[in-house]
Amino acid sequence: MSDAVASPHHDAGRDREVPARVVVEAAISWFSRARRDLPWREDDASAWSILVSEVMLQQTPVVRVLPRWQEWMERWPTPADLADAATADVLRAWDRLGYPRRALRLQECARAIVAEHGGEVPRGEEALRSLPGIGEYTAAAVTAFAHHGRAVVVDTNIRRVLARARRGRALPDRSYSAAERALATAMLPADREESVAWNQSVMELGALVCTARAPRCEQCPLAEVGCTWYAAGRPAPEEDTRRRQPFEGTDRQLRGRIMALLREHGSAEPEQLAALDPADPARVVRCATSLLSDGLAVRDPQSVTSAQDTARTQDEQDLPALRLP
DNA sequence: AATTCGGGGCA
DNA sequence: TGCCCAGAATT
Repeated sequence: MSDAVASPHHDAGRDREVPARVVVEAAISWFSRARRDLPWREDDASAWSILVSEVMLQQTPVVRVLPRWQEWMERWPTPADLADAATADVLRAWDRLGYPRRALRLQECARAIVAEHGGEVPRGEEALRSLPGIGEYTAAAVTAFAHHGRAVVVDTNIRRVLARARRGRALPDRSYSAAERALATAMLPADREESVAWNQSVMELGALVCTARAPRCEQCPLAEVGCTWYAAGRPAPEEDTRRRQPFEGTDRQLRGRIMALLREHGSAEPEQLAALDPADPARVVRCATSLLSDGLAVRDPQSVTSAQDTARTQDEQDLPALRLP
């Protein structure tokens, strides 16, 4: 950087910062021709169907959500439909989207909407936030995309785009920070309709172009217009010493295997459960207990293996037979 | 602020 | 194999 003037009273970098308006307009223009046709973006998509898509999309890629969402909306098109469903059917329909507690909460959400909001998805982020499984992001997303309201939507895509375009960083902060929220708030257009378009556009930009790995800067509408990170030569991220949680051999994986058993057969005997990890029976007990605690499984009183069966090993006696709730 | 909570596909 | 994905709830 060769700044002509560098004084304590003159921040050259800030002076050359591209106005937010320019970035907003470039993103919206790009979106109008590059947007994906996703079913929950159709004009006739209900607020409930959009809410369902947002919950399914929490930590789950679009391509994997698509088929599940289609089936789900055909089967349970309204909150009342899902509220009346058997929870076991809900968990089976969730299939392998992951984090099955989301399915449980989505049904709780449907029941709350029926009980407290007359079966209609409520308006307002505060009311949405009070629903099970709806956090800061989803409340804002439903407000913007279902109700076409002005809301500060910040997901992993938007965090990354703003980090690069406006902060000159390769990656967002490790956890959603006050600085990121302030930046997103400052970027949000005052006009309601434009704010909706911006939210959609910047999110899509992060998903399709400004990706986490191998960003496609050559086709980015912000590159030449004023992306701080691009202008700085795309500096590499700072060394991340954080170690991500492994998956192989974790409770998460074993819980997933137990849920897969329950989805397929409806129930599981202690022997079946123990066989999932013969080397560590205590882990199986721990995971079965946590699934019971989460309400993802219940004890199966119809089990053919009763608790007083003396043929069972000690570990198996600590394991209840499980079935879907 | 840090952890826990699935699962699959791709570099 | 490591990393990432339209986060929420709990501590």
